[in-house]
Amino acid sequence: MDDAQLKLSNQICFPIYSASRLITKAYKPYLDEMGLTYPQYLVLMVLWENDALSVNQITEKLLLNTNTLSPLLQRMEKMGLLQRNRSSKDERSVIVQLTEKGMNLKTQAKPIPEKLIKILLTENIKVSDVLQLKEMLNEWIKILTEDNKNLE
Amino acid sequence: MDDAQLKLSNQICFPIYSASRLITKAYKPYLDEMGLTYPQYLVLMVLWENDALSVNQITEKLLLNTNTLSPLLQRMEKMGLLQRNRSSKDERSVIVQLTEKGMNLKTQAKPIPEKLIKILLTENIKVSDVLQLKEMLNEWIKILTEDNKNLE
DNA sequence: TACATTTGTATCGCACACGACATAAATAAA
DNA sequence: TTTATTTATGTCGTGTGCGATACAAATGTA
Repeated sequence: MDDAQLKLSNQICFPIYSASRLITKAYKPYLDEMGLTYPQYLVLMVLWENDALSVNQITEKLLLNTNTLSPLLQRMEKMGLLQRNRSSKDERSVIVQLTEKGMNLKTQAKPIPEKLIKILLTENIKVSDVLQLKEMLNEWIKILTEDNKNLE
Repeated sequence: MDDAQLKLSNQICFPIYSASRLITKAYKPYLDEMGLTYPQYLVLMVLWENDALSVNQITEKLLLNTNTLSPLLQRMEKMGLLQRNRSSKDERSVIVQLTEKGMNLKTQAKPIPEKLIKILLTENIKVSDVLQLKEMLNEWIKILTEDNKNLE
């Protein structure tokens, strides 16, 4: 493997890291209007799609651990966006459900994805490029989450 | 009109966010051996390439703000990896330089990029794909950092 | 049934990120 | 030469991320 290839990981990992932070920042003005952070917005998205989910089910969808999600959900409950209740079937499990307030934010959030896409699509970057990028990232996500499982 | 755009699976930003976290996690076992975090590793990389840089020059290279970098550099100074000194030419400026210890880590860090690239190159993902992805991300980074400047 | 293991969630400590703000040095303007 | 503005860095508060660990409920096993 030559020198150029060796530097490849630096050339790709750093841009992913930076782009991720900058994209989150690009969401901010729109999310600020709703008083949300990006991870909170992600939680709302999975709950808009699913009436009720256990904490564990949310960790699987967002690829976040409970030690990140638990405090996050607690903050969102305090904000009145959702409710957390122990499952009666399995007392270990906590079921998360949106409140009226959490559900209503969906309408307000609707135009956000389009605004972001408008920022990210340019003369040089077409929809097809974005779809290809998404496939690559999903392949990596698959590899890297399976890697983690192997360590356990 | 349906809510297709609000579905997690249709988003491009979420895979970038997840991939970024998972890639940082993939670095962890290698960086742990050196007692480094990923952002600390990034700081070292720019200092291995440049003998002495002001805090401001590092923020420009890593796209991080001083309120992130200052504490990070303080921790690294405490670890004995670098030194921070006020510039005599401009007393506002702080010049950052690696110590012997910081410079020596370069040898130990050398095999890391290869290990990462071996994880990220698969049957479905070739070097050419990665290079194309890099171009896209850099285009986005350019757009999003210029966006920020416009807000100021 | 008694005990060990697994599972689901949460707490703790540390290290980012970043907006808002503070401060001192340098520079520009009046 | 004052005064205003800009520049470089830093502090503070809040919200993630995550490894290590705790703990109770559920499940498996002898």
